[in-house]
Formats: sequence, C-alpha cells, structure tokens
Amino acid sequence: MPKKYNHIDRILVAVDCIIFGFDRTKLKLLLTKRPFDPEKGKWSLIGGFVGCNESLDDAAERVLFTLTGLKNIYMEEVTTFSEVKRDPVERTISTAYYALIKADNNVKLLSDYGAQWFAINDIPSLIFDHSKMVEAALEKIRSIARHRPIGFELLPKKFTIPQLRNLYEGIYETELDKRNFSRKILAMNILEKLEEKDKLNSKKGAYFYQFNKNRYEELVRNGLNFVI
Amino acid sequence: MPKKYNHIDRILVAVDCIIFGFDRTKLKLLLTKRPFDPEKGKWSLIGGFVGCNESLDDAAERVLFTLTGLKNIYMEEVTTFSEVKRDPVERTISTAYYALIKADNNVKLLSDYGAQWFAINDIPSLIFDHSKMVEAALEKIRSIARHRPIGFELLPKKFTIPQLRNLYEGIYETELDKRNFSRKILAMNILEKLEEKDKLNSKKGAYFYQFNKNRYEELVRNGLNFVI
DNA sequence: TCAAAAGTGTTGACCCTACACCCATGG
DNA sequence: CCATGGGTGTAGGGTCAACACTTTTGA
Repeated sequence: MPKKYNHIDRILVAVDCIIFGFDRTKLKLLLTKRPFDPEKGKWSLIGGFVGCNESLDDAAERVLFTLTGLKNIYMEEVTTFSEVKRDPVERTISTAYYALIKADNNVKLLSDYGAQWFAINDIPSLIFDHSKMVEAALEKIRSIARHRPIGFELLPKKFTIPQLRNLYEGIYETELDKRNFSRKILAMNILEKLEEKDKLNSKKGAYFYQFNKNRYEELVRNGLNFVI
Repeated sequence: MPKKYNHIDRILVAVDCIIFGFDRTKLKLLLTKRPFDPEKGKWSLIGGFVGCNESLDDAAERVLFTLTGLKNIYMEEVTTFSEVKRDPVERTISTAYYALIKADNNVKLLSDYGAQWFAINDIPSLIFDHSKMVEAALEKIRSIARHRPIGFELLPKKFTIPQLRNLYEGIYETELDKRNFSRKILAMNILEKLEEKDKLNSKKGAYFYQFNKNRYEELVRNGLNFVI
C-alpha cells in the first residue's frame, strides 16, 4: 500500500504474551530471560514487534508459537500499553495478550529462551511495565473465568471435577466447597462423564469428564448463564 | 529518543472515539462526517493519529476535546483494531475508546464537524470498521455498567430515580420494574436524596439524587458488589 | 376533576451457603 | 485395616421477580 497520510508519526508496535498454565493446584505464568540489551538477562514476558503485514492477533500467535511450538491456542487481547517512555530504547506501544495452555502440552518448553514457570503469587520483578501487564491479565482472566468457560483451556481434554475445582481455586486463590462446586458445574449440563477414572491422585479414583463445547454454545443460545 | 531497534516496521497508530450520550430515554452516539477522502462525507467516528509524544489515552482525550470542547470526561479503552487492510489508504491500527458525556454538556457540539447524535438502534452505516468498533463499545459498556457505576457519567450531577432507570433501560434496551429498581439502587446507599424535585417531567415531581462517589468507594473497599 | 408520572410493600419461588458422613481403594 | 481423597443431600436464609394501588399536582 502506498503511503498517503503525510507528516504523521509512525510508531513501533509490539505484542507481549502473558502465558498461563495450570499445574495440579497452582496457576502459573511462563517467563523468559530477555536475550538482548537493555535489561539483558532480566525476567520478561515474551514479546515481539508487529510487522506491516500482520494483525496484532497474528503477531501474538506467532510470538507464542516461537516460544512454545503451539498453535490454535486460546488467546485474547488484554489491553494496550502506550506510555511514551515505557520502552527506554525507542517509543513503542505494546498490546498485551493472555494465552491459556494445557498442562499436557508443556513438553519441550523449558529448553528455549531460558523460559521458566512461576506460580502467580511468586512472580519475580519484570522489565519495563511487564508487571502491570501481568496484573491486568490476571484481572481479566479472573473477571472472564466467572462468566465464560475458559477454565477448560487450561486443563487436559479429560479432567476430573476435583482438578477443575483446584483450577478455579488457583485462579481465585481461594477455597471452594466441593459439594457446592460439583453440583453447580454439573447442573449446567456442559460436562460429559466418561467411564474412565483418574487413579493417579487418589486410591478411589475420580471420574474423568470432558467439556462439551457444542452443548455449551447451544445452551448459551437458549439463555444459559455460565457463572462459577 | 534515538532509534535503536533496526529493520522493524513502524506503523500508523490512531484512536477512534465512540461518544455516548443519554437523551431522556435513549442512549445515543455522536457521529461526524468524515472531512477528507477517501469516504469523504460519510458517517464516521471521530478519530485521530497518535503522536510520538502522547499515550493512547492522551490522544483519545485530545480527539474528544477537539470535537466537544470537553475535558475530564470518563473514557475507557475498548480494544484495538488491527486488520492489515482496515484502512485502505495506509496500514493503520486504531484503538477504540468509549466516552460517556453528560446531557447538560451537549451545548455547542452540533456546530462543528457536521456532528450529529444517533440513537443506538438507528445508526447509519459507517466507514471502515467503525461499525465493529461501535458494536464492541456497546458490548463493553453493557458489560461494565452492570458491575460498575458508570451510568452516572451519562446523567447530570442531579438526577431522579426515574431518569436513572430510563438510562439503564436505554443501555440494555429493556424494561425494568420501577419498584425493584429503586429498591435495589437505594439499598446500596450510594445515592444522596436532595430536597429539590424535578418538576419538568411530571406534575408530582421526582426527588433529585446525587451519586456519592466517596461513599461508593468506601463501600467497595468493604466488599460492596455493585450490580444492576 | 382528570391525566400522568411518582412512589411504595408483600409474597412465593428459587438459589446459594453451610455443613458431615460414607465410599472405594492401594498400600 | 487404615489413610487418603472422592462423592453425595438437606435445611435455612437471603435474594429476586412479580405484582397494583395511592399520591401529587398542573392543566
């Protein structure tokens, strides 16, 4: 496309990814060591610049893929950070995206970029305004997880009710009554009970369930209000 | 600041403002006629490019001020639109902001920029992806207005309960039971009843109230959950 | 005196919370 | 046989929705 808007500033545009994962009982965050100056070696979100021929969504997916090798991951925009001096090198605006990745995908992450998982209540100090981004992303998923079934994105396809409860307890850093929780979630009729049991976490074993997305969408059309 | 990130695309960055106002019973939107080609004369949100020395918030406030002459207006980011071809002239990303302005400020708007108010259920077709922006902004204020007292931003300082109810009815395009509504809002203890009555809209007259923001914030700290 | 909007209370249904015991199994 | 986590039911309180009549007053 030819340039036609004249005498107007053009600006560096970036995305940064807040990558959440869930490990048994804790919500975790994937951080990397910044590979170049300034602040080389400091903990940082993974990010990248947006090219002329990609949207922000495209760029976020590309950045996530570069670190994790994963595609088709649940990602959503959080907000854009645009303070003039947020990046000391050059004026850059950056849009934060959060990503939810399943525990059973975590395979070969830790090798590259010095990436490491941190529990959300134990996050080191981060470069630039990345701590603010993490705060904003946490606030966003906490707000959204109450009203939309995004929690399932953080679990393997087959999960147990206690696992799901642990997840929500991890997200909200609180405890939930197990009877009330399972009644509530099962009453929505969006989980399918499987024959199989998970015998890893208990001797009795807990039944596996899976999320029925089509069912959920149909129920939403009929006025279902997902609330945890 | 010196440029130090090399070989990276720099991009035009803009903001567009979705300006909401409330007129008796309807939620309205302020649109302008685009003053230059392409699409000159078509209905459009008011927008502007972001300069090197201002944040997106700064730019949005500047743009709003240019059209309305108003400052210190309630504005919030909606989301960023970044499809590669969304602006046919040159690749531009644009962050949408919504603004809530009080009816009694509307004075000298209509003179400039061919600006005109439209009821939200009667919006003409807009240039580029501006209709999507309006949709996203509406969704956002509907979602937020349930949990945060932003409605007051759209009303004069002194307002009556029936006016407030009309506002929420306008936002959600629905009808609300007046007994349940006033019980609910008054129970929160965030409104102060004034001596004065509004005699314009009825013969009996309705008492004016005003929003006590300090009170609200104190109650929130003590766990108040604002819900309409 | 009448039209038009303001204001006010009660009841039943439902939902949410709190709470404790038995079950199945591996070791 | 025992320790561990999984699974289930009920009762009481609170909240929400539905509903209709009286009041005020300007014209």
